[in-house]
Amino acid sequence: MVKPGARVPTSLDVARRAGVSRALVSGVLNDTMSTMRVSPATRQRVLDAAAELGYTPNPVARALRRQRSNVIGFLPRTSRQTPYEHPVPFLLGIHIAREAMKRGYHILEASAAPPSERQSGDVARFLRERRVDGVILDSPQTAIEVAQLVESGFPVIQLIRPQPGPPTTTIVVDPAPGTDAAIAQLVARGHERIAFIGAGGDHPVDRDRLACFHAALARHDIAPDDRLVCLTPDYDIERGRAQTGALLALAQRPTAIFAAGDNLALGVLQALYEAGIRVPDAMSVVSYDDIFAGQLIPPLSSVSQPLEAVASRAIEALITQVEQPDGQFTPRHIALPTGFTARGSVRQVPAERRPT
Amino acid sequence: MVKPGARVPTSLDVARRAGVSRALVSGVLNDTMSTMRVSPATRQRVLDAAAELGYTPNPVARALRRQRSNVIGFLPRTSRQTPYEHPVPFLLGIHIAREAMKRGYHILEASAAPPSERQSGDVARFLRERRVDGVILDSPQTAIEVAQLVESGFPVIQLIRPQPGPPTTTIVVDPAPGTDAAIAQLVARGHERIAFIGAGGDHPVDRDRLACFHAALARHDIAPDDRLVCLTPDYDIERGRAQTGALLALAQRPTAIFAAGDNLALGVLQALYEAGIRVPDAMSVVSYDDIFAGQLIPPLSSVSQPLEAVASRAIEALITQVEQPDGQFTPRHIALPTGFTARGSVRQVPAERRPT
DNA sequence: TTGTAAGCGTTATCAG
DNA sequence: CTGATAACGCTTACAA
Repeated sequence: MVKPGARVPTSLDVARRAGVSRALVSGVLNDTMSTMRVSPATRQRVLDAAAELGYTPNPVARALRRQRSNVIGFLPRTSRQTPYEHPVPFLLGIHIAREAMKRGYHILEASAAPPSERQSGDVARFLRERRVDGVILDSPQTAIEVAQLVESGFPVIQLIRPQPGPPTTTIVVDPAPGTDAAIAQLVARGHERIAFIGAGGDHPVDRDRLACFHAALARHDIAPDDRLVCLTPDYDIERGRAQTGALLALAQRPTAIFAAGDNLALGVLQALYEAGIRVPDAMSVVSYDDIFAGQLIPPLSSVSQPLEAVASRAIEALITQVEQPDGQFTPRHIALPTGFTARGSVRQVPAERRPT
Repeated sequence: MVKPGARVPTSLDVARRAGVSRALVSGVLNDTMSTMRVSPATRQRVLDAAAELGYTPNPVARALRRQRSNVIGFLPRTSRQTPYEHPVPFLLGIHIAREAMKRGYHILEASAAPPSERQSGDVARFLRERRVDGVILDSPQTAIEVAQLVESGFPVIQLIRPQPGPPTTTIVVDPAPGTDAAIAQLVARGHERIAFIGAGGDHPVDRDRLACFHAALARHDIAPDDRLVCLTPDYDIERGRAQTGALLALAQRPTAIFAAGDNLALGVLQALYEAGIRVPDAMSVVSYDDIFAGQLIPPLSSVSQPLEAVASRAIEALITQVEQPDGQFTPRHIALPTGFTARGSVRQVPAERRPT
């Protein structure tokens, strides 16, 4: 407990109290005296003095001396203003902050920059001005912005939807395992007419979800049916509603809907509600993301993305690169598997509705 | 654009290029030369040199010299892990970060600390170790934690649900204006049996919402009816559902429900859906918070809290206090008014259902 | 095994 | 009006 107005102790205070020099204090506390070893007695005296004074090294002075701020820039996929529209990047940001903290780093979100500063190239300037040690990019929009950061000398990690050009470490999620499990459960319960609602963006990640869906179906000898595939421009609630409406208008309705995002799934549920179609009795639903799928009514079976693992690998990779003495590093490309959590939103297809 | 490996320019580089001393550079760039004025020509030369080199002062060195980190600690009401359960504190956090950034400060969220560090008193240590300049507390749980921070010498601001003891500036929201407007609209459309679902916590803020509700009714000569008042332990979806069930079981149902939080209102909507009661045709609903009320189906009329204003006043007050040369300051107590946004969730009471 | 000294980049003070 | 100088607190090479 520090008294009001009490000066916070410095390494000099500790040194004096322990009867040693400041250098010793630094060496003991960082446990990194390469060329010199300290006698156990002295060592203990320093430790005690530091504890008694409640000394902690001033991170600002340390940063200045080490030429490392211990701050990591993070550029989210979308502004933090829209947590409800884009829950995945939002949650990813939370995990990144936690993982960084665990390792003694802090996160500076570049999206917190005032809009006036958000033009292309300004992000690099913003981060350079603040002397961040490295940058994590979630699904950068263009290769140019990535290249700008790399050329500025920052260690850079790309997540989820990397740009292929710039030579950076990338961490992505493999949709296959979770999707396979989801389809396996659906098929095991008699579903064959399974609709897909997903985003049709040009990025491989979006196409991949559909490709995995088709691959999983193929594994069970189910032929793809284009009428059951709905591609939307984005993963939002409204698109989920609209596409579900289209599916319900079909002559032969699906018995299950696979929504490639929790928000889409929420829209699906709303549309089904309004049409008086009960879930899972009259329609099974599976979502992708598993952010709030478990809190919906009914709780949805969902393909889960390993966001925490993505965050932890990202931080780990970046710190390794930052703390590399020379600029040495080789880009790594890591893919982490999805999982699947079964809940109550998939039911056996009633016999009379099974296709002949 | 900085070349890879290029050293980032320092004030010495600028000084050399402009043919002046480092002190001049500092003085010109900070535009704060009290005792000395600079000739326009020299001034311009410095500015030009800085611009040409792309010089920006190193914030780390500046922080060390000024003994001010330009980092503000923020202790949210709830962990950022739960944006969906507690949207208000979450959004408040976003606004705080933006407002801080506008003024050249950064936010360090103490909740990002690993759980191992979250015991009482550890928050103060956490913030002291990082040398934050001041602390903003959203609805602190106990007076003790506030006192600990104040006694540690931090400038402290309390938001929303301040603890009355410690002498800090506080910023709260006055529920009256928005609640009055909401009730006025309900009454104008013929509602008299208006139910209230809210939290019954011991904090004045929670009691205040109910008090304002009753005061607003009284203004229209409507007597309070205890059977229509539901107090729950927390503002969550499930409570909203449950309480609505209880209201629907009443012999004489209300014609409108005032839910003292968006999450409660969401639960109300779910319960009404399941009971087959259409909104607004058979039941009017008004929420409090207006975070996602406008995105629900149907969009709800809602009492809005001025979160952005709270954030901006908080940052302003804190920075004023931080930048005060001597420890001088007088605690201020600011109350900001709620507003009301009318949407389509309130309808005229059908004649046959009006009480006689 | 320990102490000394230099320097990280900035800014404030104080002579010139 | 301008320029040298010291100090912020820490770390690290090097000397003792």
